[in-house]
Amino acid sequence: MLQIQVLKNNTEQVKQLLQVKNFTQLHLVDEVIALDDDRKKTQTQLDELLATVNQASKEIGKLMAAGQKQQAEEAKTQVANAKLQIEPLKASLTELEQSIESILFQIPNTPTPEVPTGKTPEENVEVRAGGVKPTLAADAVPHWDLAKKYNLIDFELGNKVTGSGFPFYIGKGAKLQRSLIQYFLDFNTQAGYLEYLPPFMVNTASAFGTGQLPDKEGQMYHMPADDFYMIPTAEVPVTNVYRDVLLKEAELPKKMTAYSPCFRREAGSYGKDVRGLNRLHQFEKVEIIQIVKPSESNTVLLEMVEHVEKLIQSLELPYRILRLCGGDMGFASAITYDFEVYSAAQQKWLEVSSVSNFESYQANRMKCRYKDADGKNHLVHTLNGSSLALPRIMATLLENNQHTDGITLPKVLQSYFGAEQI
RNA sequence: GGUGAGAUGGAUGAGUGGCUGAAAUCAGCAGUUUGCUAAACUGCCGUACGGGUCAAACUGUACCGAGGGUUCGAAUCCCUCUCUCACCGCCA
Repeated sequence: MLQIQVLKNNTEQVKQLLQVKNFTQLHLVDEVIALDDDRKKTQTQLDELLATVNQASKEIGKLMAAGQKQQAEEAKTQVANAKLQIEPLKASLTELEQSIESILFQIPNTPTPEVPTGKTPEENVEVRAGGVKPTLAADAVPHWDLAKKYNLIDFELGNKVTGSGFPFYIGKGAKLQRSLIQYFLDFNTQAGYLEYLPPFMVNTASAFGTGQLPDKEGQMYHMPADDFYMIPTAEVPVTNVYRDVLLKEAELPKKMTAYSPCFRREAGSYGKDVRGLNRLHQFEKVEIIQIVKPSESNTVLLEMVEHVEKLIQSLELPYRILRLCGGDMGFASAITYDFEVYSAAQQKWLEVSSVSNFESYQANRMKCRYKDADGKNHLVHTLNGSSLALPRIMATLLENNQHTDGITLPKVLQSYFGAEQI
């Protein structure tokens, strides 16, 4: 969530920026500022009363010790009177704090100045593109047909055992998946990211920390017996490693990478976009995450974009990088770059990575701070990105590299896969 | 699943009703000493929200796993919950 101080000090600027994100409930900003002023007044009053009670309690102790029982009793009635005022003040303070928090939860992160205005994905801005779109033979087929032809993935079997969107990868399909994970993790750790293999379920505190709750509750699988959520991305467990942590400046930046399956209910999405590997309820992904000083997050974002770009280039896939417009960005993000690869048989761009700077929005929720050289505490900035999401990479690799007699793998994968082609 | 023990500041760990926001030790920071390093010595060293200030100093309140309760007063007593550890059972 945004810091109330920022809302207060830059009210008009914040409102303007929020409009870039198509956030229209600007009255919430004024409301929360007014509530916070109330909160301060209430707290000052309450603190003063509590101070008199504390003072009186000490007096009573002394009076009792001195044997002056009657005066002690008088002081006690004074305390009792003060307490009558304290109770309602406490109640309204709690109420104010809750209202403030619930409003702050409803206000999305402000976009950075580079973020283009716009409402739909069509208004995203292409930053650059690379690679060459292959020319396929006339009989080229989409990946779901290739998956069947070479016995790589069985969608129907997944339907039977679990439900749609939970495919089985089999034989060379499973091995290719495993090779990709291994390659991605190696690529990331070589760039200085520390590998984590996180829990695949998280508790509610963690889901709040990274912002999945309360706004995206319906997107996650929930295990009511234990009140756990299946993770929709490794970002959730890995970023929460530093929830409620006060770091030393010298410890930053923290660079982490993690493989995990991702579980998404994808409620309300049907139709043509969900065919094959394009949209699944369970898929695999390797994520990169950084926790950095605020002054460095802009540079680090670009560094992460370049990192992902190199990874895609090494797979020899045609790609483009988009800077998302305000309307297409996530709630907690300040700026997001999407990576898409061109799936030649489907003749479609497929999103395979999304790299975002959350600035202090997640950090404020998670209370992740660092102590600077002067001993002052500041919120960190958090960033994350996919490096990479597996299914659409696999779909594109299969489609773009198909020949009549097989599917050639890019060089970097051959040693991992143990063969040059499928 | 059963039984028992526990949860205190960055860490270890004292503290059973007022003198405790919290001993001591370690770690950390600053300085003195020192040919360098090490050692020794001195000082500082929790967080949040307020007041105050240009900024400090200073100052109020809250916080000893979480939430309630008893009391003039709670880290300390009572209740509930969560988590951790140990042993047993089960098990990849």
